[in-house]
Amino acid sequence: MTTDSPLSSTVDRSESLRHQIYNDLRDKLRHGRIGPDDRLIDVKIAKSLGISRMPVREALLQLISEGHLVGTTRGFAVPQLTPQDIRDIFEVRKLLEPRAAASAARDLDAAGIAMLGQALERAVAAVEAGDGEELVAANIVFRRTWLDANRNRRLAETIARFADQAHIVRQQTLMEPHTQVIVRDGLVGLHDAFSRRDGLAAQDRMAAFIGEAEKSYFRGIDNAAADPQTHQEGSGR
Amino acid sequence: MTTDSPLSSTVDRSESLRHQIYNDLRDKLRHGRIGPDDRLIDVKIAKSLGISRMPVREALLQLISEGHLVGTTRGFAVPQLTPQDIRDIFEVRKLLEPRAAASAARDLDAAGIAMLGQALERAVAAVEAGDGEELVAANIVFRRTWLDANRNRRLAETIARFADQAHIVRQQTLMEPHTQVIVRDGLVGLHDAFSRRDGLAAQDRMAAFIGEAEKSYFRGIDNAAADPQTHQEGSGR
DNA sequence: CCCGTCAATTCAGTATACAGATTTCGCCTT
DNA sequence: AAGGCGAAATCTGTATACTGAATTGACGGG
Repeated sequence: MTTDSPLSSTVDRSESLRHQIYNDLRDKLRHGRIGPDDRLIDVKIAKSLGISRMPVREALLQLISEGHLVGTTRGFAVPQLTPQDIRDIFEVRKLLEPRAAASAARDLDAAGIAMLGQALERAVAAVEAGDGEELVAANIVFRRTWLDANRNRRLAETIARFADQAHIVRQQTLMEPHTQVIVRDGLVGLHDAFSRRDGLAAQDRMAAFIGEAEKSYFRGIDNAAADPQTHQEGSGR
Repeated sequence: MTTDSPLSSTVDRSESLRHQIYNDLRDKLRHGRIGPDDRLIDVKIAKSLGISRMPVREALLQLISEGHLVGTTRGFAVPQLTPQDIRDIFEVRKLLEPRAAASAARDLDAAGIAMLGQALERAVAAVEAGDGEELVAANIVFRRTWLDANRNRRLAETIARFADQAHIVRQQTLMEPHTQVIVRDGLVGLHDAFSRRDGLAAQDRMAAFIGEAEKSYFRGIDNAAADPQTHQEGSGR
């Protein structure tokens, strides 16, 4: 109120402050604009928005309870996931997403399929241009679209939660051309299955897609371990 | 501090107040000691514990974000789940729990299996006595035990979340002798699979168990609809 | 130059206070 | 007595203040 917020473009659409801040932070996390080295301090965020600590604190606590942040004695931060954490997350995703994809294939309407097509085009162009950030953005739109087609909101939200967590650590790998091609091909296959309303194909391809994502992540890890100096690349905002 | 808490036996084990209250409420919800007609008012709970609103409020907000409560304009309450909600919850459970059961069968240690045996005995005795509350309690211990054997904490916690939500609405059905027998037989089968460390059997039986639970719930619903006067039975404390 | 100690700082957790919205309940009208 | 109007009560959301614990950094001894 006193200053225009540096945290977001415009935070002001008649919802509780807590929700606005939650959504804002959630979005920043999704797009990798907050890295593991950043420290989120409720007082600072509040001051930068010209509001009090409490709504910010409550939003941060919710993000913690959802696994998107961890609370330290010195500020809130993005968790440093271990390889085991990643494996655990992928295990859950492998159980949920194929099924949800099959549901989506059945329930997607024309508008949804059109949006999938647009997201796919963006992704293809991004890979062409080697633009990792754009690929991430297109990926997010694509996923959100087929998830939104699911009538089972609990299932969709649970998937979104875990997918976002995995996504954060994959940002790095999505910069590599090899991985980008794999992602593109996966999206092409999924889009094909969705647009044909082929639930079985969607299920199988989603399972394969997730498997590939996991594999490419751990390949990236190994490379980084064998070749440590390539492992820099800003984690911060 | 000023008064001994009516909320719990002893809330005082060197953790943040927010966690203590969260755990306390979570437990009450699990055991059905808070029904859909109760209104949870942060100010009142805080006063009864001799503390301030904020820790209580934060615990309630977390329970909302996990789906265990809903916020109204007049206090927090247990959600009234529709049949579709229940189907959605069971859909997720059917995807996750068989796999987790297989993991547990592999990883359970002797102590865990012993605890499963005890819980099973309690359940059998409860069914014998027609003691619904005791069956609920034994059920909770049984589930918690095999879930705790899972190394994938995210998977275990997600399951616990959904299972608890389903459990709340099933409290009613667990009073019926017919359902009690089904539950008992299911637990016997699961215990057998776990104690033999037979992952495949655990997986299959868990799938069957959940299917039975869903079926018996909807059978109960139909009966209640056809026969409304039997549908009373305290929901609140 | 390194290590330990102690003070200043920083931040989460908790407490208390205030504001706005909604509901409840009593009173008045008809 | 039924219905509507309005004041009081109630409860969430937000703001501000306080406290204690943990970290940082400076100072002094080895």
